[in-house]
Amino acid sequence: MQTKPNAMLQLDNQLCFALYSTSLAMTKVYKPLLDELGLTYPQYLAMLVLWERDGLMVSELSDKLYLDSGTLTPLLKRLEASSYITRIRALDDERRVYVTLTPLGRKLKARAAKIPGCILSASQCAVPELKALTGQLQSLRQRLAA
Amino acid sequence: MQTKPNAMLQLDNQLCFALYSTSLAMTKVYKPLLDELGLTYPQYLAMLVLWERDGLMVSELSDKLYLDSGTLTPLLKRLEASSYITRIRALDDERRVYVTLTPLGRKLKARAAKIPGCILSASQCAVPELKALTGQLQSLRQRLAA
DNA sequence: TCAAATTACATTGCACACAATTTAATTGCG
DNA sequence: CGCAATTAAATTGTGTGCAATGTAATTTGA
Repeated sequence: MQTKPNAMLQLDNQLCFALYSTSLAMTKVYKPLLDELGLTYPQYLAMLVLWERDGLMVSELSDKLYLDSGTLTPLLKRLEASSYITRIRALDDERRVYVTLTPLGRKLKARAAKIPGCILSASQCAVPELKALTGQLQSLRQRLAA
Repeated sequence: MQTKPNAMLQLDNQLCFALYSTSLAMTKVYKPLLDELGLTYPQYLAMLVLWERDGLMVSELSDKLYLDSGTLTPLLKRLEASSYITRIRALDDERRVYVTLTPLGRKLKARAAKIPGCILSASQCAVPELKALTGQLQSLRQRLAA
């Protein structure tokens, strides 16, 4: 039996809105924690990538974060202005810009280490439930991008 | 056994990033469908609310969408410029602005009716799975906001 | 070899998000 | 009653997101 057309246009039935509003709610939980580090939420995501693997090209960051250069270029310039990263154009191929953590940027990782625990606590989720949800979302993202 | 601190800072382990990137991916799927209607994604969410219940105050829209007046005021002005809504200040309490659909705005609902089906198809999800995920996200949103 | 295609970023313009502040109207309380 | 507190929107400033376009460097193919 098919859900009625009108019911499908109801806000609360829409996965899209649940995603959208929950993502914004998540950002708000991060805000005070990230303020202490002088990072915005997308800047924090970029730092997560760089803490895992330093010295990436902008395009590699773009692939990992699913953000384009129009978003990343100014974001990375701000991280550079905060002295967390450097942006260096490659000598052998001057189209490429490599993003590298500064010592200050590397040090920040230790201060960020407590954040996942704070978020876990705020989410009031059991770890397995949280992991399951993460997996479902990753799977959905993949299907939506296809 | 606790997950290692370093693993918790890995991008792919983070629910926050799964939420963030999946929400953006969802927006991209909506984009071509909404372009036909002359709506952006947040504007579409506002229209969903109004199609359910017309004549709401800005603050009521704010409560339903979890967006503040700084976001809604310009968004609603654009919907007004598109002739989908009118914004009328209440006579009995001039602080209030009531948002009402125009005939054109009401007509738009019929054209939007096909969208949920398109999204369902793009998500390649079974309806029960999708409903479950929606419920989990709503529950998480509630806990994060608490 | 060298012009066309491709690649990698950067720029521009528009539309959110939201904190902080402002403005205006209404309510509440001593 | 009168003034402080509250409420409802609007405004301002910063930082994304992304489409479209621009620019410069590199690669490719006839």
